[in-house]
Amino acid sequence: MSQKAKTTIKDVARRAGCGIATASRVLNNSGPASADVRKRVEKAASDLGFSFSAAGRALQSRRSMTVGCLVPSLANPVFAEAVQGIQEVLSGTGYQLLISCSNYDGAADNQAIETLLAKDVDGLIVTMVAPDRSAALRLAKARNLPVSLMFHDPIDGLPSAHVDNFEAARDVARQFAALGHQRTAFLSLRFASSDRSRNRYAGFHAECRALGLCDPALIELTEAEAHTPEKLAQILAQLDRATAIFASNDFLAIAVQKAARLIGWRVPDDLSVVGFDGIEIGRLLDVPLATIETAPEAMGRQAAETLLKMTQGIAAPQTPPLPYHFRTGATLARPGPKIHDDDQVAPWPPSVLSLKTDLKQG
Amino acid sequence: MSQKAKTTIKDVARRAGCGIATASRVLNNSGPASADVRKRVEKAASDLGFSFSAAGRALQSRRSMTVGCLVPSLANPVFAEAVQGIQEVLSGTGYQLLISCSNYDGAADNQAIETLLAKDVDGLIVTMVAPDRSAALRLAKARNLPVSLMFHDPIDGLPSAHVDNFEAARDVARQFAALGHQRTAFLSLRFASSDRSRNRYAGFHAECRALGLCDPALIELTEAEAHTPEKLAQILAQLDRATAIFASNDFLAIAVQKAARLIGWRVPDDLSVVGFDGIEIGRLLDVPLATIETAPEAMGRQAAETLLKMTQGIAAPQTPPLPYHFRTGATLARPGPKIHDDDQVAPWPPSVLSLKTDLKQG
DNA sequence: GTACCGTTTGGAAACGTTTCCAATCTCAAC
DNA sequence: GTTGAGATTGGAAACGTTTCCAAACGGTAC
Repeated sequence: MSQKAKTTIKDVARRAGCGIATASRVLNNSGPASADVRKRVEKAASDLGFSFSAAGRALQSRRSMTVGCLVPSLANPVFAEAVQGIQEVLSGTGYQLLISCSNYDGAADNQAIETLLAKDVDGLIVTMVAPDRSAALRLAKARNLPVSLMFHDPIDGLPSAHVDNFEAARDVARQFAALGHQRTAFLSLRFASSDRSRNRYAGFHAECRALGLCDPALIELTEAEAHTPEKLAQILAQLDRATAIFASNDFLAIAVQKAARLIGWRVPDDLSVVGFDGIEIGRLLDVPLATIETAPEAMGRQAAETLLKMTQGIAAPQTPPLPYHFRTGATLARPGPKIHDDDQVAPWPPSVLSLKTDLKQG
Repeated sequence: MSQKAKTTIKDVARRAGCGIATASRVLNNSGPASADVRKRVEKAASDLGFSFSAAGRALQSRRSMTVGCLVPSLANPVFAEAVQGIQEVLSGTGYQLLISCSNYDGAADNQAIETLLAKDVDGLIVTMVAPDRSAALRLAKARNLPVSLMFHDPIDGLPSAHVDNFEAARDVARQFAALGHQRTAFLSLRFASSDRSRNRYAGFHAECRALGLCDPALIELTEAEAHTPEKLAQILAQLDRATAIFASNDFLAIAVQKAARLIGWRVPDDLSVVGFDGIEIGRLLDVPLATIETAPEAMGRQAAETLLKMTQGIAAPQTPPLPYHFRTGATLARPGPKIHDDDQVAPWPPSVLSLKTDLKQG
């Protein structure tokens, strides 16, 4: 029953009564062959159920026809959708996708790229903690391996499929300002390991300042806090003078609303909330979520297309940032009565819980 | 600048002044070597930044150290999380994950497996449209390749990491019945290409009947209908005598609520809604979603663990279905006044929109 | 000094391809 | 019947490993 022995091109050649070289030429359509032998080889191949060995090919051609992809986590739908986009572009090109997750760990990160390199990938599509500081990524560049980033601002000459987080965040500040909010906060997960969050905060902060709002409070949540409404509610309670919160992703924005309900705040009357990413569920909610709408799948597609060009030797074109769109929603309104008895601007933020990393210069 | 030439073990051997075989033994710790030569080889390798060529290794050892994974789509968080689970188990084992998406297409499906096989994967983790009818999957079995399923009921002797959709769906029927619902409907996407949906419907149907409820109406939605609340609302309106809807996933359950609002129905007063999957956002909603909670990540982990065992030659243990859990929520209540002026049971369902595939036998 | 045993060592084959190049074949023109 | 051009063909090398096996070496016991 164990029909283990894979059939090789040698078997095909023998059965067709020709040389290996000829069989190879026929099967690849890569050289001359008489109609006669051509037919024999094709028959033999199909009789034997022959298929090429990727290993043999890779060794000989020095191309693995494989693209490596590193993302922080597939449990985050944003990255999952991006990978789906990559898939769509790659499928049909003959390239296969080798995938790896870092779980937001800056060391695992680098290690994963090394592993991918060792697999002889023909290209790399990467979102990592600190692409500018990755030794493995530098090595890839030194080897002239095509590399395409996702979600990051372009770095180091590497093309990146991304949205301009800084600019998008400024939009949010403008929306808050237009409605009359003064005191705001920025909520984020893993501030230290996400340049996206940092850029969003930087843009938000810069625009708040430019528009004369108080500097936003910066709150970095632990995983546990984000997923436990009660804990999140405690944190929110300490921000009782904030009237508007910018959450660095939609999931957080939804969690914030739950937490707000727990301490008796109404959204948007007592607290306005804006998210980031634009996941579809946000639109379907009872109280539709205001957010920055992005297109992660398009990012994946763009990154893959850029990479394909590079593998063909076409110089990596730096693509402009992808468009984003402020989607308004019922979570956004003028500041309500919660603070209306206090019209004098007090020192703020009351407590910056943590700010572990330098911010991008606005 | 183009330091293209990858260093091979031959380079290392030359620099260390020893034979290739010796270098290989040292680097793999696979045989004897004097302390002296060992040190020289290690130094040479690190000086040269040597790393093994996966292609060479794969060719010689006939193992690619690669696992292929096929899922319908990564845009569905359920599958994305499962893949994340696989990743977690695989990382550190030396195996890499080659990923492929079928987009719910039963032909692409089979094709994708063939491609994966051609890549010489050492194992396969699969969720597909019709695993029992896939020629490529049969081929894999014939080649003695370890195969592990996800989400499917075990088929054909292949182990599968799954939940018992049939049983879980019966739970939902019981909940509806306990609250006094009589007329229900089952909403699904891609009924034809998802045995999960079919099994859920079958279980739901069987238990409704067993408990004396009306047979549930079966509604298969197109992608467009599911994502356009207005269209969904029209469909819902035709079901105006249903008091409870079982949606075959949480996204759909949330969309149904939006659609219900559009036609002035309140949830749960006018309509009870139960989902499936148990995505976390459901818990955080203003009206927490009643649903069957499952653990896709655990399914991925289990599938990967089973596969690893098989690659080690351990006989594939058929694992029992993973646990699920009925999570109640505010979308579930006794039937409200919408039908209270009609206490005589009329023929039902009024319109079964489509039922394209045989149902699993209850 | 010789014989023997155990430890290290490296040459060479094999894995499945592709491709270079020389050999063979076909056929027309002389 | 030769010759040469052009079309086919297949042997062999190369890709980077691992591993078999025989050779070389180091030391001990006689």
